[in-house]
Amino acid sequence: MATFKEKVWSAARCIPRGRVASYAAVARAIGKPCGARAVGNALNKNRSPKVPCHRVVRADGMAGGYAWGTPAKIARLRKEGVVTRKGRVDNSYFLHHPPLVHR
DNA sequence: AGGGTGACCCGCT
DNA sequence: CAGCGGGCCACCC
Repeated sequence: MATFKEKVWSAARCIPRGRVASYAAVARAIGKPCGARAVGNALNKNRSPKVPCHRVVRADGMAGGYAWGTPAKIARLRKEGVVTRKGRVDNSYFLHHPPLVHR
């Protein structure tokens, strides 16, 4: 049985290049609808480049935090083609229903 | 073992 | 439309 943070990382790995998902969406995807905050906590612990933590942003479109600095997060997103307007990620880039990890 | 903390969210002013 | 406040959850002292 995978731990909570492992599930979070797995879910994050499912987010394709050039798209993003909110912390809340990831929380829903792993069956913890109210665990958005915990999701951020878990991502913060991760330090593996295999996990695209930068693709997980806040529900309001703001970048949110990043272990290597929010500006770096935004820069990476931009490199992937994710356009931000007024400091917020366009709604059209969001994966509202992130792919579930298992099965 | 328990409380504090943080990469959040949403409803209400 | 922006700001605030209370709620929620796993993790680490």
